[in-house]
Amino acid sequence: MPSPTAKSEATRELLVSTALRLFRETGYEKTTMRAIAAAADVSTGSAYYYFASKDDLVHELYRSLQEEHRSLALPRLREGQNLGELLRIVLNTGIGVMGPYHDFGSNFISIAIKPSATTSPFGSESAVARARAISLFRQAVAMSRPQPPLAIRDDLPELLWYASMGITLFWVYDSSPDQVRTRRLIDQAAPLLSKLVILSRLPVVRKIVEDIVQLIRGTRQ
Amino acid sequence: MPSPTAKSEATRELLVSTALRLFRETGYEKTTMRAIAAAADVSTGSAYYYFASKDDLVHELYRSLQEEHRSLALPRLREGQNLGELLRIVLNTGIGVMGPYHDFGSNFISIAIKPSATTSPFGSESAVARARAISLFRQAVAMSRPQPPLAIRDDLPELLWYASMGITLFWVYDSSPDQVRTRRLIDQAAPLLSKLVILSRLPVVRKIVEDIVQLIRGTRQ
DNA sequence: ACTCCGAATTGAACACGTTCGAAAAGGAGG
DNA sequence: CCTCCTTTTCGAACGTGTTCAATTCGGAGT
Repeated sequence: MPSPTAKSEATRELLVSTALRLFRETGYEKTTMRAIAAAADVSTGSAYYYFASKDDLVHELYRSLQEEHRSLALPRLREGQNLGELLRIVLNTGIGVMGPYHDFGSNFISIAIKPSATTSPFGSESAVARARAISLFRQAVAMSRPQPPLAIRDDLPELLWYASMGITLFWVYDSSPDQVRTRRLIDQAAPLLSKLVILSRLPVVRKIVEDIVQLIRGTRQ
Repeated sequence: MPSPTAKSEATRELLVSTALRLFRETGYEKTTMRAIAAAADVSTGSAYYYFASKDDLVHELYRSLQEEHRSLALPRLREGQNLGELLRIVLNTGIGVMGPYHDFGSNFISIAIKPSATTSPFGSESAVARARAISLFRQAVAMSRPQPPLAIRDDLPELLWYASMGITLFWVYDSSPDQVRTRRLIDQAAPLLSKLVILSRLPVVRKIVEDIVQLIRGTRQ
């Protein structure tokens, strides 16, 4: 897309919406690039004019899910709730949004985790998207009463995001109906995480927590 | 492989060793099934007679690495060392073994994480391999002095394995020369984990740790 | 109206993973 | 040596993601 302007933007969006629909309806593997192009009434070559790869379209799904997660979760957060409750809401909303795509969650994760492309939530390329995801947790932390200890307040959102990645991984492997086991996990883990945060005030614990925070910061280069 | 016996076992092994060599030398994507078959002087069809898929050969690599890790790490463990030191050895040995394959670590992880096939370290299919990996940590825990608190001793190896998965993930994304940043991470994280274990003795902490252990046990169905 | 140039589109072609029907190899029993 | 069966091997063929040279489209400048 050399020029930023064009009404062929419509074609692009059509391709995205078509792809996401097919992903939802027929899964990842059955949704071939040819099928997407055909359903959008363009040639396969055209699809590749807008998207470098099939993974690129998955990346589009990733961003779309993230936006939906954000816009659904934010209004549900009430100022003054405790951190555990807020976490529960954020995490449950998250897996709710991903629900329709659970069938190919494996492929999703598998692609998302590749450090190669822009797709990876860890790679530097998608730092923006990641920061946006973390900011949702930052919002939850900011709203929570009582406030988490100052010592970790700044780093807590990122830590919580890591935790949410772990839960997402669990969700991917969760074959229970409607992923009910993941919901149970969230209901247990959310207050637990909250308790851990409170615990970090203890003098003995505090030192170690500071070490951990240092460690995490170190990993950011 | 309907019959367990045959000297065509040799063909199978030849294919494995050829595949691993090509993986090491030319990376994952450039190592095509045709190339493996050709290098082993068989047809592509024959390769598929022994291995259901290319991922299946990656699984073979996974098992091979695990065995090498085990046989290198075990002799390095000295009875009576503290847990932090033992962890450091196990983890560093692990990334040492994986080192030659770092270039396609991304593909490796990406494939390994798929819940579909036998490849996934989380899936039920590779429960055996996973148990074997965890047993290495169990060994380290058993050798460590002082002994970890009884309350968590049984679950600790699995927890440590999870931690090692996280470190492996970091390693995959580590583009520093010789993955030196991962080594630094391990040198810091190992004693930290050890301290966390000690901390779990504290009465206040203990309760939460028990909750966490319950949580983990719950995830095992 | 005409020219021109980049944006957009096309469908054929390529390499790859994988499948498959058929052929070869091997060996046990007569 | 022949027969019959299983194991093993083969290479052509299929469907897929992706690339590319060629073509069409659309609008800016004259």
